[in-house]
Amino acid sequence: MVHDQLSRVFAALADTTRRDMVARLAMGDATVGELADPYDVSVQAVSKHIKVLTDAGLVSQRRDAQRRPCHLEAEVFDLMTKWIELYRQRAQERFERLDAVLAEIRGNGEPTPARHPQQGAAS
Amino acid sequence: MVHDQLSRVFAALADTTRRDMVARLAMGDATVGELADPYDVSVQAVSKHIKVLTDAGLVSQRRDAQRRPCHLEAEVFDLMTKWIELYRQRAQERFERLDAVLAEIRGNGEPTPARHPQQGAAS
DNA sequence: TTGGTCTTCAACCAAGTGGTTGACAACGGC
DNA sequence: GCCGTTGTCAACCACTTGGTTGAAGACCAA
Repeated sequence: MVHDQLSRVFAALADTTRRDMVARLAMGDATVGELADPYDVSVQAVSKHIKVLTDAGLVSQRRDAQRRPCHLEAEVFDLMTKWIELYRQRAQERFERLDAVLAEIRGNGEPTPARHPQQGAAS
Repeated sequence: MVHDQLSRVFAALADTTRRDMVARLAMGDATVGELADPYDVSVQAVSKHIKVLTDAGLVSQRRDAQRRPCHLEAEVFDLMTKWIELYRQRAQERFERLDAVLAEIRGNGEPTPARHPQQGAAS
């Protein structure tokens, strides 16, 4: 039920196994078997993951005899990056405006309200 | 079953309604009701969407009497951007190396061979 | 042709997701 | 206190998803 490509791309990357595969493919093309090797799941499951990635436009496959080497398509990343940057920037601008307002308030002797940051982890 | 934050963030944005809400919040904080207004779904459904966004760390909520104004947290976007840039860059580099290889091959008048290297190739 | 390898397709299953409705908690206004 | 407003929680439903196994397609080698 995921109609647009942006949704498909985000959904495809919302899975650690698939992000792992993208990381692997960023180092060079690989066959389905090579991609399946590190994981404890069936080749069929990996084949399904690859289908999700190709449907999202993140991966393409060519033919090489029985093999179907996978290739990472870098362009689609731009789609995400553009979307993210659009709203990150706007939020950042608002954040900075807020900072300016707060500085002004501080200048008038008002206290500064608390802020709540986030922690992060990479995959 | 989405354990790490990066997965939660990608999953949260893999939905057009939630991306819409992020777009709305990028322009300024909004209450649950205000966020629900443009959509043809129940407030409860919107409340669930907001829960997904907050669990991903994309949104925070404060209290204001009965209202729970939502605020977009821009920092989490960096988590995504970093991940994306890491692999986009690698893929792009490989792409450019491949271009160089192809140019060289063209220079020698050789036909382009099929390649399915194991990782670390393209040297 | 026969057999082995690589990959996908089909059917199935448990768990997760996005939606619904109904109940209820929390708060301000009267 | 009582009512209206705002939002969440709980239970439920249809559909999707990530996994499985078994069968089959596509190809090479002998």
